[in-house]
Amino acid sequence: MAGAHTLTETERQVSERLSHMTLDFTAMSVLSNLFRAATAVRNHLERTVLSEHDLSWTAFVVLWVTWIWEPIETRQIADEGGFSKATLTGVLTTLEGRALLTRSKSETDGRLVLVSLTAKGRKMMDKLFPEFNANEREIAGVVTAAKQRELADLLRAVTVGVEKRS
Amino acid sequence: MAGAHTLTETERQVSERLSHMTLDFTAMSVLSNLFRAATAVRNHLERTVLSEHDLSWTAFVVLWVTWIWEPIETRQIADEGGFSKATLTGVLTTLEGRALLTRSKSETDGRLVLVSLTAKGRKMMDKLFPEFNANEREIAGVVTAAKQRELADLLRAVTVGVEKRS
DNA sequence: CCTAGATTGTTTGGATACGAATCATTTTTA
DNA sequence: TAAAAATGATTCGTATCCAAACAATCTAGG
Repeated sequence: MAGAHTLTETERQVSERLSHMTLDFTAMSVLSNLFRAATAVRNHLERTVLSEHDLSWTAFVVLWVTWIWEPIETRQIADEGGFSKATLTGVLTTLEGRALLTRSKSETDGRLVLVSLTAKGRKMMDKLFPEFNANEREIAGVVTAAKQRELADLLRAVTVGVEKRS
Repeated sequence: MAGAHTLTETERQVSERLSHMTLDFTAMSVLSNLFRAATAVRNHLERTVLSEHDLSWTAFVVLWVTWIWEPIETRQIADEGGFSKATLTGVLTTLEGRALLTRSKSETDGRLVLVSLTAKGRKMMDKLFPEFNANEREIAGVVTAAKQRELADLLRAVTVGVEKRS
């Protein structure tokens, strides 16, 4: 959500329409801003760094996770990336078609598929990721380093709490 | 990203693979945790509150924005929701087919389409949103109210910074 | 052994998502 | 005032995305 109305305006309008309900506006503000920030940052990175390399967000995440952990099992990629196995299958096929990574069967367990980058894929990430991280630095740089650490800690606490609940 | 590896493990692995690069790990940690949190929270809410009402995340956002601001112009819904007008057209058609909202032409400007909830849609939101907010309260409740306000403020700062850059 | 259950990746079907092109309407311009 | 520019929603083509069903493989209990 990245609308024209400020959060204050929205809260006033919400409380006006919902004066008879008991709501936690602070919690609402946390989640609302969480999604706004994630959407805005993702859109920005897709339009700038990633589009130069013809990569969707999901494709980039797949390449990144594979780059760090290769050879890696597909279930782990899906888990790390936060999307379904079905989604991953399609993305892997696309990226394999572009010769950025390869699939191979595990020798110890015939059900597993292992993913590795090709030389071309590794070369792309060697160039892409420093650019990506430079953007991350600019985006996070609107707050001090100390605040950045605190922000990361708070977000991690939220994530841990939610995943415990699932 | 909501993987099995802790952030520390990932950072160690990344720095091992990228020891020759100069990277901002703090900024990386901020964005990584931002997406992990947003994905985890969204998936959780989709699987619990929203699935009971057969609503996708986007469909819920459309209904929520309409609920608060109706009658509302479609371009404003797309803007508040953070998705494209093309996406919105499809979702509106789906929701109109389920008789949860209606489209009507503006009388003052024939190009505009105004969206309002039906009685059925309003009834659904009257029941759904308190449930949704109760979940928001539980999710954000892992940190103190003061920390929640700080978290919201930091996220808003990031959003403002990114949108200024676009 | 061997068979029922669990696990894993893929396929399928339907909804979502976006950029580009298009159509209708309004506003601006000369 | 009529042509041109601008605005807004939709359509089109293509790529994602997910839940559920499926096939292949592994594991555990008899």
